Amino acid sequence: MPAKARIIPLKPPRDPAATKIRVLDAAEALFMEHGYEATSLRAITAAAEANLAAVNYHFGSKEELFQAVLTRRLDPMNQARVELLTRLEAGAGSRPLSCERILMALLIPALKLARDPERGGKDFLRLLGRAYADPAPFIRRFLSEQYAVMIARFKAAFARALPKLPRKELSWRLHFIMGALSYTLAGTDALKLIAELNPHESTNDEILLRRLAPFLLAGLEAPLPDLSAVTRDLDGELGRTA
Amino acid sequence: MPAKARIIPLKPPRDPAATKIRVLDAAEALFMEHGYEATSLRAITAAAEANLAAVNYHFGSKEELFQAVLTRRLDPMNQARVELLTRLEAGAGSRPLSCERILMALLIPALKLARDPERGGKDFLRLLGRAYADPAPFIRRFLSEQYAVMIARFKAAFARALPKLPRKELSWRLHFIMGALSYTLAGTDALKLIAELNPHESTNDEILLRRLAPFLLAGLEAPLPDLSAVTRDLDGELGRTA
DNA sequence: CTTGCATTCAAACGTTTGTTTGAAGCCTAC
DNA sequence: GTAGGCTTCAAACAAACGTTTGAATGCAAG
Repeated sequence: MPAKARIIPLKPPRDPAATKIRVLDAAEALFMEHGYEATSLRAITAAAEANLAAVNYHFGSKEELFQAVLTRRLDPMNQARVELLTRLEAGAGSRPLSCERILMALLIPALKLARDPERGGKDFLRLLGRAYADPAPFIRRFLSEQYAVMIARFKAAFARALPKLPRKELSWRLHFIMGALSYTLAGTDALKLIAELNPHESTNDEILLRRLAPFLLAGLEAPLPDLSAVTRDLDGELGRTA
Repeated sequence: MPAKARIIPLKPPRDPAATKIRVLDAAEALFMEHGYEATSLRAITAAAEANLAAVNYHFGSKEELFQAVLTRRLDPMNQARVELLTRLEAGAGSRPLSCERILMALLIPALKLARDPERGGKDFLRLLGRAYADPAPFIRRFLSEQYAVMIARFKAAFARALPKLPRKELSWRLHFIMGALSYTLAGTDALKLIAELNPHESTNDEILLRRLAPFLLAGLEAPLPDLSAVTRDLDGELGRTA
């Protein structure tokens, strides 16, 4: 191949995929505000100052656009979680990592994403929390694929930190943790639904996670449920109720 | 007014609001399966074997139908929660109620609803969990109104049981609890998302709540977050990350 | 200049949406 | 029987939906 005098193009690549990014940004904002079904491609392309056909041209379909919106932030976040966990484990040497630190590896990347001044950030986590509850098959399939390796990785880490906790119990508690986390992050006005919190720090996700972490940590390390005893008590109340 | 010989109608009232109930049932099932936006009135009326116009005739609009679907189960459940709490408090006399019992008053009516063999039941709780994450203004407005008194009532009860816990912290923890609860109940295939749980008991909501209760209880009684200490540790990891 | 490729655009595609309409049906009460 | 109020029905409404099309446009290489 002759060494062609490859002159550096004076013109910068103009706007490679500029409209593609504009569409992604607009879609992210609108999906988060109204949800997937309630957001039309016309609204998205209008907000992005792009042509209606741009979505189908660049992404193929509305579903693929939604997946692209999620992947853009979700993939790096989950990757950061695994990387942080790996780093912490390496730092701990042969000693098992504490639950608290494992939990931090799970929460900190989410916090960093929420803090990201770049467009999206906090709003994206709301979108994510909402996607968690979406019954659309393609969304569920996509999310379970995105989360599979990350969850498995953390489950193994927690299992080492909590050797006495049965695996099944751990699976449930991890499920509860993801639930409280995604629900909390998804909270639109849900916060006001529960209580009037001081408005000044309501947008401060760092404080939120610092409150959430001890809550989850305590739940994770809770004593095993004494099923029979709890059941008897519970049924007693149920009997009086029924 | 002359005492008219009011003969007991031989014919039973035929079908008073029969189609109305059929529409409610069909709407509940379809809303739960596909979500609010993705469910069309045509699909609902077809499943209910009713005319398309029946929805607008009986309920006024699709939004009002959705609220009717939620109210039918939600209202009795929240009422049962408050009544059970009141009964437990009365039984405890002057002594403050334990956190565990207050928590049970919150969970048991949800469990009973999930157990209800009547159409709906478990499926409805999934619909409810999903509605929690829906950004539609009329849904959020409706839910916050439905929950306001119940939440306030339980917050006061928890405040008595946990006098040392600052009110703001309690508000957050109640929020986390409602999050884990609604997310867990909303779990469609979300369970499979986290872990492969044994398929036999996966539909047993009673076991689910017996696992959830200790988790939430521990979180509720968790030590106060040592904000400064946690922060320093957290920022240390963040520093290494960034 | 011309060719070729990637992108943008306006317009239209065929469905599907929630809602409305006015007539038909049914049962009760007079 | 006949009037009158609910309820049901088929049909149509305008609007909005996601997607497709084919021509125009801009830019780089031959």
